[in-house]
Amino acid sequence: MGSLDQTFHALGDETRRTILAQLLNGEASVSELANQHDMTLTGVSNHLRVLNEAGLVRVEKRGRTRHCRIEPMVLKEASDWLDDYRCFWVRQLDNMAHVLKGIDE
Amino acid sequence: MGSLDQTFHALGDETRRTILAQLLNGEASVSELANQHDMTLTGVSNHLRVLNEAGLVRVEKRGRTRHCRIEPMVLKEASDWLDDYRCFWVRQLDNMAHVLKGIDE
DNA sequence: CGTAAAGTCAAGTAGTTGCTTCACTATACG
DNA sequence: CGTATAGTGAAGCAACTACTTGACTTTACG
Repeated sequence: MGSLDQTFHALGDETRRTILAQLLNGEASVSELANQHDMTLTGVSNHLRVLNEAGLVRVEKRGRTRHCRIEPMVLKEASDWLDDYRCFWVRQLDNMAHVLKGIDE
Repeated sequence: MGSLDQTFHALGDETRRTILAQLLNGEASVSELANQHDMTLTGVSNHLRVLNEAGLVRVEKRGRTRHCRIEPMVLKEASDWLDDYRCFWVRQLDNMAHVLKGIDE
């Protein structure tokens, strides 16, 4: 379902990241999500489609409202990909710590 | 320098992720990077500009060649952002483990 | 000097994105 | 029934993306 291309593309938009942050507090309807964005309901619906197709958000129809919630495994895949680069910044932070220690003495 | 928008946008392209993966093995020139992509040198150069402006790659001119290397702190920022969602997939994995345990017994 | 290599810059192009408006469907409520 | 609410779908538009070609600059080497 969600390729890394789709995942990172979906995350590369402030509105979509804000939507995910809203969903940290639990599920929400499309209208509830849209209320906090200076944008049309259709605009938010488009963003939700991107998030859904990337596998980041699941939408469930209940009556006439859609309830959205985070689907975390694709986020985990992105995090796992970034882990391959962790050694680089750990080393950089170690170097900084070393320099700071030198200053302290 | 690199906003999350720029970071995730830069990561949302397979060619650019491959370039980063190439740089895991140490620094490389633009031509060396381009050799492994079915693309013009100019094309790869464009991708490197995106990575550079996002703060993901640092380019240093030495003689007539440019040497590129990973600049990891922006990757760390992206990883830190994803950490806010970690609890979601940990919970999901716990549930899966619980189900599997139930099957074993 | 002349020529080749490494790479950027500018311009063009086909496709994509983000957003809107308008029309529409489906559910709820009086 | 009629009307309001929740949301999608289609079409349109300005801006951006990924990529190319061709001209150019800078460095290296004989």
